[in-house]
Amino acid sequence: MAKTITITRAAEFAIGELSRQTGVLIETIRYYERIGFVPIPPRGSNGRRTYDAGDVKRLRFIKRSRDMGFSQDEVRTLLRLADGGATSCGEVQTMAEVHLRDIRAKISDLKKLENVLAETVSHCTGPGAPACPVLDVLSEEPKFA
Amino acid sequence: MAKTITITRAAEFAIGELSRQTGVLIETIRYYERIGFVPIPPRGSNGRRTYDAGDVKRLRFIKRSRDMGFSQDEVRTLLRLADGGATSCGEVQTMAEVHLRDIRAKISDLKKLENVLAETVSHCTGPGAPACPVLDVLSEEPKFA
DNA sequence: CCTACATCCTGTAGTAACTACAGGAGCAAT
DNA sequence: ATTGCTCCTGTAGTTACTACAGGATGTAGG
Repeated sequence: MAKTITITRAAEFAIGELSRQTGVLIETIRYYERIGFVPIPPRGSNGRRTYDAGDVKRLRFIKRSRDMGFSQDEVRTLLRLADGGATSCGEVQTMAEVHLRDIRAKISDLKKLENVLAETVSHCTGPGAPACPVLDVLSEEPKFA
Repeated sequence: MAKTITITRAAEFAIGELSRQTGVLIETIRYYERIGFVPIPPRGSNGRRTYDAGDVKRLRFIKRSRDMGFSQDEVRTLLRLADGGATSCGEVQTMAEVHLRDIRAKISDLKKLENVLAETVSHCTGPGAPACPVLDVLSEEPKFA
């Protein structure tokens, strides 16, 4: 007759450890679970979530994608494509290229902003000056798109 | 004896016109009113909001500030400083300089991102390739902060 | 064995800065 | 009188988390 034994697989750990290993906050991990970003993990006898090395991998992938500036929706797509194997490399390439264009557009916008603001501030003559170039610019017609 | 007459001052108009003259959406104008960004306007006999040239000025100032990337809180401060006259030019200058630093930091971050992503995509060999450099990078250890 | 203290749980609300309805009323022109 | 535009209020949705509150459990020291 078989005894009921508790098998504790070596590589299982709690959410705090997953957080430490991935750099993703505990609250964020639970949030990712709610929105279906990461699978619902099994619970230990104490009711706590248990994770393993696979979860670390997946969460790291997500974190890196987010750090790269991909949106949640894009990450969802990336995960699907990654799960589906390398057959969809073209799709990934397209996504990355679109994202790259977006990043370059944002850089260009910010540079325009930087120019306007730097130009404006350069006219500042210090505290107590009679006029304020910054406020003047804000009160004028727009000089940039 | 004085008759009750309806004085229609030349320069009063409805929210739609204010929206057109400033490029700020109607819903956003009403939102700005709720959060105290713009003053609560008087209502016409039909219960509709009425605005004048002063409102156009103020809203344009707000819009330009937002376009410049200032946060709502910063805009609130700018409005206060603008209302207070030029005596606070130093304060405005400081704000603008801090903001400029933030913008430059953001540009720098995005450029790093651009480099990593461009480098990665450059290894893509087209659709149907056996491996996917983008997914590989996402699955690896992080290469950038 | 008892007591701290750390870690975990659920559930809800807050953040920035809007945007998007739903559902209804008024006004202008045909 | 009937379109159709503009306006009204009020609420909920968006993105991507972050921050509690209030409670249960696990761990280590004495």
